[in-house]
Amino acid sequence: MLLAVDCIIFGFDGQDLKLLLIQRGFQPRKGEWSLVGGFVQPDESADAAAARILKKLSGLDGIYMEQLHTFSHPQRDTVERTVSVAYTALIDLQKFKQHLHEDFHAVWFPINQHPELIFDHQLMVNKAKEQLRYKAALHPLLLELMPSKFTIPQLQQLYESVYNSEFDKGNFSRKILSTKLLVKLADKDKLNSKKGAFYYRIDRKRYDANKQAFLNFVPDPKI
Amino acid sequence: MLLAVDCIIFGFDGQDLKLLLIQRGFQPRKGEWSLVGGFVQPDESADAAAARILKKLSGLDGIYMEQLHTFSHPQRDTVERTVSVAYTALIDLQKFKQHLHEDFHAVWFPINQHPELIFDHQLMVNKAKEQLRYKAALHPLLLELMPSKFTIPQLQQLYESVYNSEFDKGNFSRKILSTKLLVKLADKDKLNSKKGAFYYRIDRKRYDANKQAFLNFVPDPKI
DNA sequence: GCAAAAGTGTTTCACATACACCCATGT
DNA sequence: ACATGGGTGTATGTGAAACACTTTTGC
Repeated sequence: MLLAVDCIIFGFDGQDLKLLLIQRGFQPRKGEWSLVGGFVQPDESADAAAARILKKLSGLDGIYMEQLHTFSHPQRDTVERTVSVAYTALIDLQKFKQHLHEDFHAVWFPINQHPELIFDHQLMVNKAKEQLRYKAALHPLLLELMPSKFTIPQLQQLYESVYNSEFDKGNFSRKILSTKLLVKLADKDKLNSKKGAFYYRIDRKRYDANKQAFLNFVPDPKI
Repeated sequence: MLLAVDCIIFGFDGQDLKLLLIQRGFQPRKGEWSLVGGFVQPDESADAAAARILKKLSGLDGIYMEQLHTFSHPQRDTVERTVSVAYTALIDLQKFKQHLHEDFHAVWFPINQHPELIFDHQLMVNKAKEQLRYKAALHPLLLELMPSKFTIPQLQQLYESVYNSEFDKGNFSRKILSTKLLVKLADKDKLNSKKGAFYYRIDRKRYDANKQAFLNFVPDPKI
């Protein structure tokens, strides 16, 4: 039996939530699209394999990554029985873009508009999206997707694209700021409005201390 | 490489939260304590293997079970490399007790007072407890542990033993009842008090429809 | 009658929502 | 000046928490 990892890698470019896919350069199913993945080596854990693969792809360390679920249907891989441990990764797309390892033929797709995937990878993506929505409603997780400097309206756009709905800007801003997880910077982003919106950065210390605390980020849908 | 499943089985006897462990009847480490587990067969998924093992042990179908996490450290099993997919199961201890399959040498231990476990099973238990606390704060999950007839104070005892703290009985009762997940029965339990507490049962229809809704079961600790 | 646990009532407070309004600035 | 998006102020309502109180029953 083979053990593999597959990574559902989410990125945000300031507009839309994206998903990183690779076009397989090898058989079987060469040319088709799949998640970034690879086999777990005899001397490493699945966690280590996922970290290794992400590092090779991006050149970056310290990317947010979390085990999602293990997929083990006996016929999930058509060639040989392979169990796959799926991981979700969240990364700031700007940083990533510059370093994408070319060997992978990796492409960012809008989250709701990507090619068909091989094996059970679509199941994995669905589960990852579901879990992202779940977690982001309770934890300040989506900050992991933001660049080092960002505005509150940009962050709101990310939330709105994750939840496919619109939030009140005033309430959103207050809620985010009430966590005290952000530090206001002196300068403004003037690209998206005339008035300009202040930049913020994550207060890493507070963020690391509070990220697993329950915080209510998403408004209740009034039915 | 071998693929195994291990089950963290929680039970509630009306007083304390318990954990089911087995004394190994085979080498290696015969006589030591471990979680209930087994190997995944070539023609089954990990989910199916966990369900099969639990069924064999208990004789029961339809027990609540959920994949917890996959443990894959290369040296986690001292004999041969074995990756284990861990599952959490919640079951009504009264039902279970009667049917425990004797081959397993299974014993219920109080959750905070059990023997040392082999391999990384203690890690699994810790993670399962953590996840149980997390989920039960948001979902009516702990109802899975209750017998077919139970009182609100009994349920409160379960919550209190999961969270190691005491809740206000009035607020607890209102909160649970506000979910509309319980149906009041005509008779009372008079063993635990003179006045007696009404029995309730789960409204299965509503429960199945609402179990993944966000509900706030656990009072915020005021620091 | 009294003790003990079940269950109800009530006050208080925090906070989410909705939405009106003001602010800063590029054109 | 005015349109545009950023940001603040504020009224309203809901619901959690705290805790006093009533109810029921066995002894």
